[in-house]
Amino acid sequence: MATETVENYIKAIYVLCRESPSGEAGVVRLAQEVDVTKGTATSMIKRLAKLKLVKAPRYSGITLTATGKKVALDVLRRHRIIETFLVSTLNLDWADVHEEAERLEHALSPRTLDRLDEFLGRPSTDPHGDPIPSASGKVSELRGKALSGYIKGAKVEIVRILDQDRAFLKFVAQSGLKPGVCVTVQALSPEGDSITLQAKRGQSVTLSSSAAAKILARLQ
Amino acid sequence: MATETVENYIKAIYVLCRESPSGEAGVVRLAQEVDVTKGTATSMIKRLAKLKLVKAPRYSGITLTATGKKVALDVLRRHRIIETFLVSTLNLDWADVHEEAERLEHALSPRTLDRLDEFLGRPSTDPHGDPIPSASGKVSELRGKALSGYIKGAKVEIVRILDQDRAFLKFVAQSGLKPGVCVTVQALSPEGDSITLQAKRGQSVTLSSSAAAKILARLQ
DNA sequence: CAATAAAGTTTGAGTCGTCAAACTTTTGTA
DNA sequence: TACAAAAGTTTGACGACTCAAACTTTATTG
Repeated sequence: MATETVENYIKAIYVLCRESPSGEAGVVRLAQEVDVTKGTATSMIKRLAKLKLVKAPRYSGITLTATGKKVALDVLRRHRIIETFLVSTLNLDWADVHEEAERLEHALSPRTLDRLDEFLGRPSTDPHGDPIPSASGKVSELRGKALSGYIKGAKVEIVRILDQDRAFLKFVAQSGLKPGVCVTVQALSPEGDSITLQAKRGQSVTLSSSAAAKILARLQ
Repeated sequence: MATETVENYIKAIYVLCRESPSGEAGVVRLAQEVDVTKGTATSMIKRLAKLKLVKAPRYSGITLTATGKKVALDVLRRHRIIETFLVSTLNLDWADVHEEAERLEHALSPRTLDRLDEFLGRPSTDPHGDPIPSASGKVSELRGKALSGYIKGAKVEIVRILDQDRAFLKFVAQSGLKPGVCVTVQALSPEGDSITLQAKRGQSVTLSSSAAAKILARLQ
């Protein structure tokens, strides 16, 4: 069984691979993500390679093996189910639950996880719109494209926020852009590098396009 | 902040002190409880003493300091609230929740614990009848005396089971002797070293007196 | 009360996860 | 293309926690 630290590295590698165009993770970014020095990250990668969880040719990119991917999806499943519980049952703040789930995800037995999942009604996404992998290790990462990619006048539903940063999440919530909310693209300003949205209630919000790139939506 | 391992030692010392007549814990029993060798326990005790969590004169008994007691009650509070949640909300088996809570108790922030406590309706005891310390660190250990101490004909209510052993708990549950249940002492056999109880439903159960000593009850 | 069993301690070593700092390889660009 | 900056690796060391085995002190009891 993978230790807690190992699980954290694997999860971070999974996430980094997803967001990198090459599909590979780098040591420096990984070190940043798990909050250690790059030397530490390198030596851990060696251990992970020995455990057959990652492939990491010297001086080259890191990728997960099939086993590694399984571990990652398992951790992610636990993480997201816990986040859902914390928000929907215990009414904890949307923006605060990430760190909490980060600790709890390593302490839950498969049986308890399943009971929790059942209690929650087998949700398919967590409060941020991130899909919850199935117990057998499947995820549907699709659904939605970045808000910044829609044209003026488009009526869309927010489906996912691609960032766990507390400040960003607070801002998103404040602007009323949680998953499930419907908005209309009111204006696109390439010069201003921004996008303006109109919510049903009439109030409008302007986002930088880098922020809009982290919010996924789909046509209604 | 105390590490997970430290918390486990402190909790074990607290429990051992409670059940020992002298009010002190011994190294061998402690080692057994946290599942390490006695040498390891000794060196950990030294660390705990340096942290001012225990008093441990050489070749003598271990006791908790005021700070140590606070830590113990805090861990115990977390543990028992989690057990309550696992049983009453997730419907996990009474006998299985101890190990699970053992892991979860170290991963819960104060805020989340409080929300969980609120969600559960601020229970005063866990499913085994063990009292839940208050957030400020108070416990009422009293209520009830051992079943083996009652006389024939006494009508009593089971209030607490003093053992976390799975097999024993399974047996207790099977016999219908969970906290809250009312029974009548039907017979006491000093020769057979046993006690026979009659539940409301008419069925009767016979317990060894060592088993009966681990079940607390109070007069109705 | 002396012998021995039980309880407690010490020592030397190992694993896991970490750091700082020196070092090597790759990459981007002047 | 040469060379600095960035990315990656290695080294030596440390703290937390553990073990096995030798050792010392305390308790028991014939």
